[in-house]
Amino acid sequence: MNDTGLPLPTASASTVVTRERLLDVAERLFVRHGFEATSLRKITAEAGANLAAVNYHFGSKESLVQEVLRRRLDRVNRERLLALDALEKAAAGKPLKPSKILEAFFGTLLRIAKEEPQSGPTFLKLLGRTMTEPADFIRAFLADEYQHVLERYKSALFRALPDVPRAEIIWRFHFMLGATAYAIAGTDSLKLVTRWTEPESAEVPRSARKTARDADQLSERLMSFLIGGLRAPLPKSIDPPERKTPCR
Amino acid sequence: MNDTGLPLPTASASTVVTRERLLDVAERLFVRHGFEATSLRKITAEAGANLAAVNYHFGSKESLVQEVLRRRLDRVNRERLLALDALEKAAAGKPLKPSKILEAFFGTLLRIAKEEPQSGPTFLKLLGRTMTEPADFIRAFLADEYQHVLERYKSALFRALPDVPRAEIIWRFHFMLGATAYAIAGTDSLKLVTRWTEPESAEVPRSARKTARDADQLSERLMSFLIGGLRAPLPKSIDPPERKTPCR
DNA sequence: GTCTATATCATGATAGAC
DNA sequence: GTCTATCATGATATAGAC
Repeated sequence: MNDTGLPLPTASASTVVTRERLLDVAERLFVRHGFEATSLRKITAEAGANLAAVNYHFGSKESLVQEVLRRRLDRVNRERLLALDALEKAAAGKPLKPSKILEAFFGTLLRIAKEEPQSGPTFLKLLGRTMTEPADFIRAFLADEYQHVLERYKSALFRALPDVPRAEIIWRFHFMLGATAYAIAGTDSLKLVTRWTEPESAEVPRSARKTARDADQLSERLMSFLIGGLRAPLPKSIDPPERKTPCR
Repeated sequence: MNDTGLPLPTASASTVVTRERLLDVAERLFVRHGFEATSLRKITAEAGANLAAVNYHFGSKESLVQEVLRRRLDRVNRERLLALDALEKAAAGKPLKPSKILEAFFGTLLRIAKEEPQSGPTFLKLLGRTMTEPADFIRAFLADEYQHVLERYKSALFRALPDVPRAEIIWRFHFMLGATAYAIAGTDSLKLVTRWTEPESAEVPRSARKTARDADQLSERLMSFLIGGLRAPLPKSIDPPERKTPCR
């Protein structure tokens, strides 16, 4: 209750709109051209805002980048933790199936991306781009904010695969992150893939709801690949004492 | 033989040295901070050369980037083609083993990187960084120069896995490229990995020859993972008519 | 809260002396 | 081939009007 009777909500609503528009535009440009190559001029121009708007709303370009990331990643990682909680509760102390763990980690991501056909693909590309970004402040941000999620999943995998050397699990988790990030990242990578595809396979450009199907297929394809990689026979020369060859 | 008796070789040798030094320094900085974030000023300063040197020797920053890439990638892709030639010649018309194809593609890369303990790791990181770089001129450069190598390997995989849908093979090749690029790219990613590793696993920083062992282990670990992923069971919903489940 | 105008600086590139 | 000096441009950030 304010004593002026002025429509405060209207003013702040307009503010929110501008702020959100900046985030949306910035995200899209970051995905397309990278963080470094995207200037505040391009962002504010395309958002129909003033050049000073970013600094007013976020304080700096770095803060804008972090906000763009946080807006997406907070939810994903929150749900990742919830999914793991649910798995462990259901297992009641018994070790989890590795495929369930991967599903909770990577499946959660892909499911969230699929929910919004608009921003989903953009978000996936943003994440892929971010994971391969060299800028120090981005790497530090990711480590500070989301390290603990990786730690919990790492521990879960250790318990799920007790006779696989821990170093091996860590490496394979790393490989899986890479396959996911890269598969997801590239605008042009996808062009590359479709260019490879023979006409017989008829991979014509995306229609409205074809996108959702694409996401489904990507998810299934990726999960199959990841599980295959995680459970592959260990290399011969590694850790001879105990070896687990779950497959073949 | 020149009629002045002046030491021509010395002058041109000095040129070569400067040129090469610029390439070396640029490569290192590109790996560390990315292409965009690395200015000509930093490069020339660190190389002990004049600011104008890059433009004199290469014409532009873009050309410098391309030269840095070409210097490394030409050899890798030449040897990749030779390795595939040798495989196909030895097979005499019969389809190749998928693992042999992966070995020729990814193994060649890792072997070359291992040969030079000095520049090898840098080169690997450069490649990983490059594959995830958004800049258009870099993507175009890679496509123009090395697309045909991917095409040949793609075809080889098609023949090696005749009852796996081609689209599936292409996706999995893509996943494999991603796992490799990412595994290889990160300075800080590696810091992440070692931070994860428990003290028991005793992954202390690199000594002189520990690097070579690390490269060996990375190679074996990566190849195991890739083969596991390539040969994983196909996702249920994909292409029901013919399915190949090489493993399990 | 938003915009105009501007400050301050770093970038890639070039011209011309040596 | 290398240097100095300089250019035009575009970057982030800020001060102050409205």
